[in-house]
Amino acid sequence: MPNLGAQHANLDQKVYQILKTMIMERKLLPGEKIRQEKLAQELGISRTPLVAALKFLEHEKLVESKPRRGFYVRLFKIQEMVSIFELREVLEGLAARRAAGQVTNTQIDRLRQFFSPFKQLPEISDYRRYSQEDRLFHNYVIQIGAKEFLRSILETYNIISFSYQVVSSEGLVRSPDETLEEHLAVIEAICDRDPEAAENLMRNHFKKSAASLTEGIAKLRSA
Amino acid sequence: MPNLGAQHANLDQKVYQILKTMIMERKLLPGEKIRQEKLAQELGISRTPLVAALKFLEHEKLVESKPRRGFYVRLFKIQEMVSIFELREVLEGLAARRAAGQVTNTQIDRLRQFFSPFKQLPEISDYRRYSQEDRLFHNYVIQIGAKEFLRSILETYNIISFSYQVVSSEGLVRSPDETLEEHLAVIEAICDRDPEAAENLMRNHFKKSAASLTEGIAKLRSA
DNA sequence: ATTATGAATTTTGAATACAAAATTCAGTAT
DNA sequence: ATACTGAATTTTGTATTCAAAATTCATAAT
Repeated sequence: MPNLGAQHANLDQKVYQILKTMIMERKLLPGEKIRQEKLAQELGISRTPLVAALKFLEHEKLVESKPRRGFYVRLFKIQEMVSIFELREVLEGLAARRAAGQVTNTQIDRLRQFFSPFKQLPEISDYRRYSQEDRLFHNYVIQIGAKEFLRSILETYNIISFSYQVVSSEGLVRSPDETLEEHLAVIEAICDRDPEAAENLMRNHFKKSAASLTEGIAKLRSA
Repeated sequence: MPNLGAQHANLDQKVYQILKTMIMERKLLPGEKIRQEKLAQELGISRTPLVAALKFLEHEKLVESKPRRGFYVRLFKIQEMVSIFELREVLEGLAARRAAGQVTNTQIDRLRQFFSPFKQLPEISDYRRYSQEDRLFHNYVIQIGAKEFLRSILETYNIISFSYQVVSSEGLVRSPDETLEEHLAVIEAICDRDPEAAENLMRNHFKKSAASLTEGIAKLRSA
């Protein structure tokens, strides 16, 4: 139970962050109804900023509002996760394109460091560590190439995408040995300042993951 | 001054619609501070649903909140309009791809009707009518191909895009004679159920418009 | 005349209050 | 036992209230 003092400028934002974390960490379960009075008391606030935060989350699709019924934690079907991969495909493709077009030398140095602990290894076994590097890498490309609108959209949908990983067994759609190459290729294209290549490689990377997810569904169905 | 009775289930949504219209119709001017008490009174409501609606609009970037300072109508720089075109390029490209993959025969019939009043003409002079058809066409592709996430993003950004047209002289970035062909090509690709072509053609369509906008800026600068 | 000071006013952020709607639950009829 | 009815309870949507922060405005100092 996080304690919220009065020391913050904007309670809304703080509450929003807390709720987001609670949802991603499965403290609030998908499908579950959010009891406003109860939750507000637990957080030591009134319903006003809580509802404001819930409205934010509604926009980010993490929560659903049924009029006169209340807010419910959103549940994502696998099919919806596939759509989100499709979205990320084109959006991060765009981010990669722009990144390649405006990357600085300092950023190139940083980019080249990504995945270096894994490059030497004959086989990658620490999935958790790789998955974390994966997330950091994607975020860094966004930081370089996406601003304003693109960035705010990606923030929203990547959160959903990542929060889903909590459910999936190892947190990855495909094995590191398969994706490492793709990641390195994207890095090279950006460092070469080749926007076309960067976009295409990033899109391919996602296309393969989406395909893999879809396959996974098919297998699940037949099993 | 629209009159809001108590007859609505959700005031938030109604107020949100009204505000959106007011912003797009320039009843609230970009940069202007929104006087909450005053506006709430004009609408005959309290600040609570007004603030809720403003938070919605903040998410859609039509309004900006400065903490402890209030809400301001957002002002878009031309550079930001270009970014929005870039966004629409990849997003509507995706919509077109998906549209081509799942279009029904009925929808094909409807699609082929778009722009037919303009096809015969040697030259298109009624810019307003063409601009309206343009908007309807893009919305229809979205209706066919985009659902859930993609649709909600496009709704947001197309609104900004269209609301900008109110400012620009004739409401179009390029002349109809230039874009008609492109529109028809996209229609054909979708009706042929060719996702790749549909996406590429749609993206090209936007790429050219973005380029044209950028050129416009350059000209403005040198003038 | 310009800048600085601080009191009066306005506005925001958040809690509280309250009527209307939804939900729960007990008691009754089938 | 099950389905129905309506009263009691809870929850939602909205208005109102209030303290703290920001803004305005008048006055005084340079």
